[in-house]
Amino acid sequence: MTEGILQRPLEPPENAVQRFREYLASRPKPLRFTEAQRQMIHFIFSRHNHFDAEQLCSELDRAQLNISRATVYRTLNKLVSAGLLRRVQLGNRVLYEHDYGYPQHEHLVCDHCGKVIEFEAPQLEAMYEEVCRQYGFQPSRHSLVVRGICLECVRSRSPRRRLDWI
Amino acid sequence: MTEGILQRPLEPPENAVQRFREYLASRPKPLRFTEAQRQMIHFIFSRHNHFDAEQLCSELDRAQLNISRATVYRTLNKLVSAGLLRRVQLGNRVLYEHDYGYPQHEHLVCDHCGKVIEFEAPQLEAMYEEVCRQYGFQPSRHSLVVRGICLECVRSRSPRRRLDWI
DNA sequence: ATTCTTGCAAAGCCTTTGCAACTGC
DNA sequence: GCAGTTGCAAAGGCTTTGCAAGAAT
Repeated sequence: MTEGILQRPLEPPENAVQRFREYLASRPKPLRFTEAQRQMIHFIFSRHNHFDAEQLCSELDRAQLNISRATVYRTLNKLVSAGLLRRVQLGNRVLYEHDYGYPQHEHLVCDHCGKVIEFEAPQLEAMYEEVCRQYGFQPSRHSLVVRGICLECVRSRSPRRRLDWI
Repeated sequence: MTEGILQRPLEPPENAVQRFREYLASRPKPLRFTEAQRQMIHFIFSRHNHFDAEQLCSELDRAQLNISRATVYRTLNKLVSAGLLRRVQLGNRVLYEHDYGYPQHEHLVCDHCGKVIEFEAPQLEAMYEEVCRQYGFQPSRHSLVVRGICLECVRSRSPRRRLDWI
């Protein structure tokens, strides 16, 4: 459903764990590293895909990792703050993707099947830089989402497929 | 809070009404045009700004137009289907903006005050066209959102300002 | 020991929906 | 008069939160 990988070597989960511990320790009031967090990071960083919170909950369940919904949500927020995950809004869905060790990229999103394709667009920043200068606007990040129909969905011409993914 | 206008003449509300009636009539099962809908269209198309559903509800209240929340939501959906409004996701907020008679444009969004600045980027489509071809992806629309801090917020350096707009 | 984290259930927020009364065509 | 629209309140998703019990430092 949601995939699409820029061909980069995966950061090993241990590196992500390490970085997360540094983040926790560096806080004004240091936070604690727990077993649930370690399991979540290992689970998330041993694959590279887009996922939403509910998906993650059920996959963790299936993997016999008993982590409550509340903890999943709380940990996801911390992972975003730590810079390990990025929260991306693709269509109407909020998805998470790797941030740590992963380059800036944009998204093609299929309105039929929800598939996500990543691509890099290095010229993009230059394109809006001028406008920002003009307005005295200090850009910090951007997101380009292109919606449409992916090859497979065009081919299988399935007009009765669920369109409410996005 | 949310503004930013590409300098174009405003379509008069009557045109929007007209177009909406055509949309309603053109449906397989024709829909009805009601007083509540007329009031909403006049209200929305006599200004050009970004707004969310809740904002619109309270402004309609303030204008003494008694339209229920349910009707506001239902009518907004129809206006989007009719191509009069566009639903845009800016940061974490879902906003509506004029679509009918308004050119494609991108957004700068201030993370401090929520201000929205519109700009045109005609080169953008060419930029992702090549990637789409590569993947056999048929693009239908796109959205480029640049987040950062606007001039006024940089100047007033108000680090205690609410950051949870977006 | 202290203080953060967890799990649960409850509450929040935004949006949709079922139903009876109403209204456009 | 039929069929779509409205208002109300209730229900739906998804996410956050209060609290008591448990765990990390």
